Amino acid sequence: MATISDVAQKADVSVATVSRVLNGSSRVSPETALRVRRAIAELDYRPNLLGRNLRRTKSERILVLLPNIANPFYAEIVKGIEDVANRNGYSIMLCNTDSDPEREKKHIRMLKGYLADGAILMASEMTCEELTELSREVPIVQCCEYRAGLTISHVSIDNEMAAYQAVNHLVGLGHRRIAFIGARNHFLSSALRKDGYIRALKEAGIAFDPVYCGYGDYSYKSGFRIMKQLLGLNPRPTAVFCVSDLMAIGAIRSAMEENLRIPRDLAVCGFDNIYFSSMFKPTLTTVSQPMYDLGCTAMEVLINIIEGQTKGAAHYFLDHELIIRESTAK
Amino acid sequence: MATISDVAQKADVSVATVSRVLNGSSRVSPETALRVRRAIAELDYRPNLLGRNLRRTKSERILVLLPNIANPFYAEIVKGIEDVANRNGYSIMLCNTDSDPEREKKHIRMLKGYLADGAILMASEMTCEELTELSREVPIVQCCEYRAGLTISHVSIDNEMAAYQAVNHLVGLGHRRIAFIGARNHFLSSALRKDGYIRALKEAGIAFDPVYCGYGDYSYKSGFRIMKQLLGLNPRPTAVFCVSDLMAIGAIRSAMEENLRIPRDLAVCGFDNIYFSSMFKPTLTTVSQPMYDLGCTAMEVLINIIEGQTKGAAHYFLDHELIIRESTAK
DNA sequence: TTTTAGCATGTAATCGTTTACATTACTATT
DNA sequence: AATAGTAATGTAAACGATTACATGCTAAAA
Repeated sequence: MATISDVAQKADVSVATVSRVLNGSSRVSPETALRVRRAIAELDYRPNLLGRNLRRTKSERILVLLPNIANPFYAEIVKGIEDVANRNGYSIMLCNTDSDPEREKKHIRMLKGYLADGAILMASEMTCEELTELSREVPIVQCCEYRAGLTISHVSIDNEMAAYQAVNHLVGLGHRRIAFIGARNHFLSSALRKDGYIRALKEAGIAFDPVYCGYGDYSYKSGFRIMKQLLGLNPRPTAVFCVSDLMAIGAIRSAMEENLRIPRDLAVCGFDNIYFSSMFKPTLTTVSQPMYDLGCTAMEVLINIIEGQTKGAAHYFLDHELIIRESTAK
Repeated sequence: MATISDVAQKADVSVATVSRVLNGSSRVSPETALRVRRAIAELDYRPNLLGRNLRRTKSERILVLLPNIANPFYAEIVKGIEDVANRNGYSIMLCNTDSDPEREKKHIRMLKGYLADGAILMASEMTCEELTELSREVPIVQCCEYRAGLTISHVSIDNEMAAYQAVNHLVGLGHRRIAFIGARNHFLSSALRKDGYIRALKEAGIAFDPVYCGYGDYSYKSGFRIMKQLLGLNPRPTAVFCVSDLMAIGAIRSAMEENLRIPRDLAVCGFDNIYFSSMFKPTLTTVSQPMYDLGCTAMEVLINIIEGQTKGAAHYFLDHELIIRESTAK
């Protein structure tokens, strides 16, 4: 394929002039510019981005790390990230980590290899130390899941408050035996959502009972399985708060199999407001995270860091919203 | 950050020797190698991939273009692509096109800019001419959606046969008024699936009636809307074949709103077998595409092209499977 | 002892750009 | 007419790696 010097030769100018035409960095006479442009068109020349980026030590690319693109929750965030990135001249590289630290490290190596100018991490498996070290070398932003107390910017919702409001809604419907289906992992959001659950119970004068708590991995299957167990309790819960929509849907299917009516026999509340939660029958009450905005904000914050606007770490908490639908109707 | 010459200096050798240690390309004495490795560790040196790739004119990266990562159908394919890529030392760059030709072109520019060694295109919006020209410059493979008659490798299922079998299944259940919800686009699969629908009708001695056909965009909403119209017909269809699971789910919700029972009053068959189709109530009869394998195969084919094993175009048709569930139960 | 072979290593060109600096040819000012 | 200023363009040095070729050394072969 043609290089810049092929173009220069054809247009009978130096490579510098071609480069100037390419970048509009400095004045070139209209006639020369025309000649160069014609040569570019004739040769179908495209700048080699490796060469350009090497020279500029800038890749104009952002690495986006997420556990699983098949999760519609992340897909929506990615759209926000991508829109802001594109608007600012960046492209994004999406990488699945499958929650595998090795796989994640492999991708981080690209980042350190200057293939990206920065990264947005979602549900990273790295330790606090690894993260801190990485952030010293490369601009990074944590999105949704984050490690607290680090000097690394993050964007998320107020998970404790969101859970509190969701459970409070169940309390308001008159429920007293409210189960909790959480996530067994090291993420802060898991702990915070449980905190919110407990606070809502406490305020309503309901004793917290660990027997009514189960822990899964956000998946439909785990929600299904855990709900089965919870329904075996005596007395069984009359409501359940799940920390993901998929688990909530699993819980509903589980209850339906036991011939329970939703919401009459069991009220169910999810978390995330993924697209499917409104297609499902009964439609799902859930905490809506502003996924698109989370993505946009994360990207904006990252660009600020990359372009040197921001010094310290910034922490953003975006507004969530409790969406009440059929699964907890009166 | 440290460069190769920092390492060379620290280890008191030339950059060539450091490079040799890095690549194991040529023999280096054990003592020197050790010294170099120590220097690398001390400086936490990582090769600059831009420099390396520029020199090697190889990026070890694959561009994967898809319309929308939020579509779980593509997500599963991507996993296959990624697994094979990683196994062969490639990384993938996922890019959303949003079915926007401009956006797609922007990403293609990266490809031409040597930022990727090849690409897998899913549901590309490019014209046959553009595709053909691109394929002359860069290794590409079409996955799932493809343009027929081009000398560009592709991997997909036999869409005509799959649709034929699905509709045949409905015929076998005794249905005579079978509606069709297709897709209004230029993709070959749309035409082929309709062909299969028509062939099954014809074989069963049922006249094809365009009134029973609607066309959407694969989305839940379009399925919902079109089904509403079809149910307004008199006599209304007793079964419907949809070319996507999302449209099928939309159709079911639409029918439910009219107080129809699935499958007693209306049998529904989808296409794709996305994860949600088994969570949905009633569970969905659908054509299962081997998504993971489609991805794996596409990537294998692409690697063969990149590494110069393959000359001409190869066309792969993978096996599909009709999965019968509640939505068409007897 | 001299020649030869082979190993370890260094030197320098190269990949395709960008860009600081140098050069040239005008025009405007004195 | 001499000088300064400016616009257009060219020259060459980067960016950070890889690698063909050159070199120096040691040990085996003649």
